[in-house]
Amino acid sequence: MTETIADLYRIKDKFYAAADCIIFGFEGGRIKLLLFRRRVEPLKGEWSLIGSFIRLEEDVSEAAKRVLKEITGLENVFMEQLKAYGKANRDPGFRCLSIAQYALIRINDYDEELVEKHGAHWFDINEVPDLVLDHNQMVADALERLKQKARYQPIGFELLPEKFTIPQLQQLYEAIYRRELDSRNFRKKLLSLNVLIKLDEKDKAGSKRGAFLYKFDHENYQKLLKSGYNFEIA
Amino acid sequence: MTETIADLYRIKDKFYAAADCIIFGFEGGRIKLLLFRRRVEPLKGEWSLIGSFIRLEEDVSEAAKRVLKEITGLENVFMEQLKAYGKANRDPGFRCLSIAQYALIRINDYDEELVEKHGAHWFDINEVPDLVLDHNQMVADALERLKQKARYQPIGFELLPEKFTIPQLQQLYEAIYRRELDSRNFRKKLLSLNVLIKLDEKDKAGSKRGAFLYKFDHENYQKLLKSGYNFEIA
DNA sequence: ATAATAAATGTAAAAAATACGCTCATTCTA
DNA sequence: TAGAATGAGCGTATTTTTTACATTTATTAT
Repeated sequence: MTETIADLYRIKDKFYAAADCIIFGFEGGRIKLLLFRRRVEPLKGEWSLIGSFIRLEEDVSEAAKRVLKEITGLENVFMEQLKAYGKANRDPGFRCLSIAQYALIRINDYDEELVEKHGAHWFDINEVPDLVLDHNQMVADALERLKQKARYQPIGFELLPEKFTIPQLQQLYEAIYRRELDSRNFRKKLLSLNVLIKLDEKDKAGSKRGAFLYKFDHENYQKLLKSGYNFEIA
Repeated sequence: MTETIADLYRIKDKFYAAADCIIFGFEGGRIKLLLFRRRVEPLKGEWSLIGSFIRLEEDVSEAAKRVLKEITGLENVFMEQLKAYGKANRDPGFRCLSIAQYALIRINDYDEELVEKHGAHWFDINEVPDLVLDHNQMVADALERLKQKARYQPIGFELLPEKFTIPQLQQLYEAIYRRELDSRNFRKKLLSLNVLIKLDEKDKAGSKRGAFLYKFDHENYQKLLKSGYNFEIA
């Protein structure tokens, strides 16, 4: 083993705890990931997930919300714990447990200024650079979780604007599952679930004809859930 | 807020980290949970999951393995992280993060003496007593994970002996899903997956006629996985 | 010999998933 | 302003999967 600069920072006489956030967005048919440049040594300046040490008096989930708000200005977004990363040597500086949480955000809602101020940047999920520590693993695990979860719970909608078209929704699922879906079958399946409300507006960005906008029907979804519903989009 | 005895033990100037294990077994058609009486104040003597503080120099997963071995004598069992529990006030004694991991063990393999020595006891999953801290929540979450996971991955087999009968396997899935399955359809489905090896032996414990024993075909399962297989037992 | 017990098997009907081609509404341009 | 171009939207036939359901078989105990 060779001694590295990082070893100078080892403070391993106690546990530290960090909250790292995997922030997903969706734009232009692509899943995006929000990254920023690490502000502290070691590895200062490298691309990293957004994170923070957890304060002694705050819940882990609160820490994640705090970080998210600091960087993006967003509150009340979908966020769920992924898992804890606890290799003894995962951080060269500290004995630091990281609890990773992933967030799904409507990419146009975030505060662009705040993001820029923090040196953050949206990356296409297929072009994620090398990240510090085990953050690439976290991203991979979060993507896998998203893939699993989207199939049985309507979390995909968290990534779309309030109003969206069926082709947009299909693009999203294609991006999550990484495979093409048949548009006729997709539409049929989605509409049969009875959780979409058709609006009188059209979105003309995608085509000359324009596509009708829909909203997710939270209310009916809850009702259906209670009556033992099996939501599944495969 | 009233002052409790537990407050005397508050040492909240730093993070502690614990590994708690949700240990599942299966016997007599029922899912079982291994619990033991807590050895430290506060709440000494109460029923609790098996756990330990994590040592500064060990991986989180190692800590869980260590605990499991200490109590049951078992190594090399299926174990997977559930999630971290990180409410600031979850433990009245410390600011303690717990990383919960669940294990699936073949109930007859464990070292009975060791278990008794540690004051441990197997409970039917439907008769779990009140546990310390947030351990009941951990159990509920682990059960839910088991239910989800068993559907797409052959982890159920970890709970059965090496050799098992199809009726046993069905009982297990009925216990996990908490619903009855049609025996003809279950058998048909399982055999169609091509991951069971039929043996020449019978198990006569369950009936006069006896049921053929099977083994899980790990090798073929891996092959099938690689060729893009969709394992599903619903 | 016979009664009792759980194991093992097959088939028909219903439901869900898949494959696939044409028309429509609108905009752009010739 | 006619017509070409573009993605939206719809329907049906086929295949696959799931569900529902009843009888026979091997063995043990009486």
